[in-house]
Amino acid sequence: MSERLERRVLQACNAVGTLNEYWGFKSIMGRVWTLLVLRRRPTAQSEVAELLGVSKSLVSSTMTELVGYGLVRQVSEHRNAPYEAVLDIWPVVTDVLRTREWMLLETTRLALESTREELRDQPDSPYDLERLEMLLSMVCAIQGLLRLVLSIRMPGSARALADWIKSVTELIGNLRKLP
Amino acid sequence: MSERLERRVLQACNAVGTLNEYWGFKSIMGRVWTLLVLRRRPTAQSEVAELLGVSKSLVSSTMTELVGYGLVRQVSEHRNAPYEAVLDIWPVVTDVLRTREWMLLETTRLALESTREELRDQPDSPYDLERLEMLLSMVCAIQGLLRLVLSIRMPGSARALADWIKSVTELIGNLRKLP
DNA sequence: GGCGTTGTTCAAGAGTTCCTGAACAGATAG
DNA sequence: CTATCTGTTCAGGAACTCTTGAACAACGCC
Repeated sequence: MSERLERRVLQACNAVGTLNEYWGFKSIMGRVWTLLVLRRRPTAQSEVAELLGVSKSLVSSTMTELVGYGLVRQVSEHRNAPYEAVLDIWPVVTDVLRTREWMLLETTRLALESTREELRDQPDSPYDLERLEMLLSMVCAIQGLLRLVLSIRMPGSARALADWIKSVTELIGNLRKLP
Repeated sequence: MSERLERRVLQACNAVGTLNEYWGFKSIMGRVWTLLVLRRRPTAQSEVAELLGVSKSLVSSTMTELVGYGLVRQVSEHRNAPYEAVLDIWPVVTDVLRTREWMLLETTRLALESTREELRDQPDSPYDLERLEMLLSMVCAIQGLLRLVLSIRMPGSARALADWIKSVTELIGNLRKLP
């Protein structure tokens, strides 16, 4: 059993963990998920804890969370059944965007619109209606982009994904000629 | 001076603050920037502190940070000169993405590639080469998308932005016919 | 110059989040 | 049935971020 390989795998798990920590998830979730992806066979919590060098209690709660998100599943309903990673994560990503992100944008939009109504009646206040409308149109633009992204049917398989990205790239290459 | 308007403005600032807190910035930065955007005229730190109901020390350090990002500027070089918001934030956004996000992705990619080299020599380890290559292609795909976004020349004015988004939307509408 | 206002710096408090260890519960094997 | 292994729960510790208040420095006005 190669010591070096284990170290490299750990590094990879940590890198992915750091990456999705930056996207608002806990680092440990990314580490566990990545480990399960890389493992050839379903793996028990105790082994995950040992491989990652964290406590089994942390693994337990993280597994619950991951299963809740649909990023990981147990191979059977037995209490001690091992876990495997779900590889098609696009549904999860869109779901998170749809709930969290959309709600935040909607709240912001509504707050700005309330302010606009109030501001319309007071033309000589220290606040600028035009600037507010600019902010509002930015929020709406972002909402539009988000709606766009959510409407995309991303290919489930990784192989198809690469091709998909490529065609999108070509297509959007035309955008530079637009403005 | 309308009490209600002030409350609405505060709500709007808080909403934007919450939004960009979710994107990895401090909430207070969004609140200050939004307030400066909405204000018709450049505003002194003391007034910002009073309007937002936070300490002047917090406003001071936040201003330093915002100026550092290029999201806000002082109208003159005088020590006590008031501040105004920079409205064209696209350069800042791309800059942040280019540094922070790109570096994280690159680190992850390199870690995965090291692991792949190691794994190639050990076909009977508990780790799966194919799965790893799938992860790697996902990271590369995301890097591709990021490169794409960074190459976009976003219109500076908000008015143009809305039109721009609209044309992008139409263009990408074709994507659904692709797969 | 003296005084009030404005901005800066820094130590410390408040509040969060992440993680652990211990106690408990459920399953399996001998 | 007992012993052992695995997973769950929860109180608490460690580390971190956000924010404040106090002390200090710079500027303007009288």
